[in-house]
Amino acid sequence: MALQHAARTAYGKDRMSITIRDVADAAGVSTATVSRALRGLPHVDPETRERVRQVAAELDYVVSPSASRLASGRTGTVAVITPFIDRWFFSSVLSGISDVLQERDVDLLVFEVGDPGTNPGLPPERRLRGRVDGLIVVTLPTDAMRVADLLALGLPTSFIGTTWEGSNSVTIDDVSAGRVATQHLINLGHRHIGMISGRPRASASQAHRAQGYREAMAGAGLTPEPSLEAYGYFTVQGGEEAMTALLSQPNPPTAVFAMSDDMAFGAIRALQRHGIRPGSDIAIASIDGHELAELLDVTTVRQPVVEMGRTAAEALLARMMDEAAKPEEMMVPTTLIVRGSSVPPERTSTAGPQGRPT
Amino acid sequence: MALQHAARTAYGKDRMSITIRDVADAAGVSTATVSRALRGLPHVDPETRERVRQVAAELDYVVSPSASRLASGRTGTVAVITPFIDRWFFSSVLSGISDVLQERDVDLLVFEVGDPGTNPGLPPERRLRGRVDGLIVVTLPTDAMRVADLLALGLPTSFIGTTWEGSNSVTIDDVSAGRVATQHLINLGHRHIGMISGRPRASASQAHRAQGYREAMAGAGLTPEPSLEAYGYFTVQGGEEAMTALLSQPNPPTAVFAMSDDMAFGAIRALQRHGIRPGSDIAIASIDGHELAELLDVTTVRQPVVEMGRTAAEALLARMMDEAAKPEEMMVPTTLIVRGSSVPPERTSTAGPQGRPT
DNA sequence: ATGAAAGCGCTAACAA
DNA sequence: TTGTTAGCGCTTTCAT
Repeated sequence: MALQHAARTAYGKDRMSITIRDVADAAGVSTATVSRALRGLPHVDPETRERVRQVAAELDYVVSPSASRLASGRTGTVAVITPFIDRWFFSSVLSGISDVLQERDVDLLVFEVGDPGTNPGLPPERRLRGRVDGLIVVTLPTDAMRVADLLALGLPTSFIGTTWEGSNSVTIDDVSAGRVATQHLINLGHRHIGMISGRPRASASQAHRAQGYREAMAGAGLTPEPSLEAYGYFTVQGGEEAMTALLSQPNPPTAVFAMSDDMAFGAIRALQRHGIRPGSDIAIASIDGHELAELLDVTTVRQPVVEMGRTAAEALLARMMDEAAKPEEMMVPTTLIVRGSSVPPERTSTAGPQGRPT
Repeated sequence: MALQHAARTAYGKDRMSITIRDVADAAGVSTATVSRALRGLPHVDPETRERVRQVAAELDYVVSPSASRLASGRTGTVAVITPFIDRWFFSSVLSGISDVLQERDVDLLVFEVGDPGTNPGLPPERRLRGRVDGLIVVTLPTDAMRVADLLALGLPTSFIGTTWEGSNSVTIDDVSAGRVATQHLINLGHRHIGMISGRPRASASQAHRAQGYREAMAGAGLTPEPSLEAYGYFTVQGGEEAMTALLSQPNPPTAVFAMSDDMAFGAIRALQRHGIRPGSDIAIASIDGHELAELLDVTTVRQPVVEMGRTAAEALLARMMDEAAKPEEMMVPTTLIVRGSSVPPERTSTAGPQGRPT
């Protein structure tokens, strides 16, 4: 029954594929009608539409994306700009995004741009022109210039982890997250509380978490000591080094707030290496909700990461469909999850066991 | 100096962008010459080429991908088909792939297809036609049918984690990995060794790891006991449940080979919950080289995952450039990394401490 | 070495 | 409701 018009050889670029012409001919209509019918546009006789669909299915026709894109000016694809793809936070966000994009049949293009410091191949901005209809930017720390370039593309954009005036964004309340984690340590009875933060020139999100820490401290009448703050660069190793530094202080903290789970993991390793028991000797609380935080028994303020990806993607699609849609700044809730890494102080407060290796 | 031909308004689809025509006019040549010059094709006067380049740069011209694709039939993009994005192995592989693709200015399209069991939206095969010039398939466990569909697209393809006759592939020697991990436990003096494998209907890779386990056992004159094998589904939780099951055996193992680090992590948690010390009470060795394996002190056979992604991408690109390039089956080396989770048996062998919670 | 011209396969007015 | 007709912006013979 199927009248195969074009030959389909197995390999090579010269494989002739079925075009809208073939479908039009086989269905006895014009290509315009096929186009309308298949895309579900109005003003098509239901019968005609059905017939076209049948024929298209029989011929196993698939629209040529390049042709469709060229003619329509739409690409049906969204780019995600992310510093990393192989770290928990980012891969989780990506997964959430991928989820909703795939549901809606939108292509997902990934651009991994590395740490804000690093300079990757081309600035993505030139690589994006004409390729995508929308952008999702994942926590590009205060690299304002580059962000401005991206926005100059004039595409609908969603931010994750940062807010941006006039664009969609999905964030957690970082101030609150920092405050909650710190307050939890305070409530446990700790008064000598250190902090492992990210990097010197911080992102807004990092600054907010620090602010939350200070607010909680101030609220308890405590003064954060600069000597009890260290940078962990959001990595396990960085966290370990930061904790090691804190332990070498004359008067080490009895508790530490780490801005990310990875850094908390590193901190815990440092403790173990010093023969200090996490929790009972020195308490740790962090932010993230990393899958392995449960395993490592780390108290953390969980952020719904996959969900954040989903939400950002949905908001973006809404904006892409309807240019008039107002950009939203969405703040999603976090949850404190208390585990074994945070318990009341045991020792005679301040001076924990020091340098007792293994 | 720059003679801006087309207006560039900030937003909207009606933004007129600079086309090859503009560049041609400004440079006083034909569009064909511009095309050749910019793409580095031969038969262009060096002077002309330089002038065209200048003009293009001044005008900030960027080729329209859709137009170029339609005219040339090439898309300059590669799709990665992966069951997951947000798990260590997969996100690491993706990162490696992204790396080399970005270097070569090739777009990366990601398709997350979920567990082999699950059925995602559209079969990717129809969604891929005309969109990409090459495919990277990441460990799609024996879902042979679907793979056949993909290959029917007639595109150069690289496999990661699986071999496929006639295609590029990057794998580790799974038999060897399983054997090495098991042999290590044997060398430690263990004789009662269990195994946590993936799932019932296994992938080739899983089968090979199991084979390695059996080979090592046989080589030591040991008989693998079916009651000491459990499925962990490659997840932390699955690993925990599997270990729990093993512990409830009348005669639990003194050592366990887990096919993935995640499952080993779960197994360790199970041990902890039972008040059993990993390493000294029951030894664990696994395969992967997960970043956190160091933290958790897990002995593992490391596979160079990011590198595997890079290699697969490079092989694919080579094949895309030169159709004649022979498909290669690349096997990359693994490394046993011994850590605290595997030490010689302590107790009077077989019966470890049981059910002593916390 | 360069240019002219014919598409690539589709979409989007505009007619009918 | 459907068809006709221009393109979309490039690449690629084929001439020159």
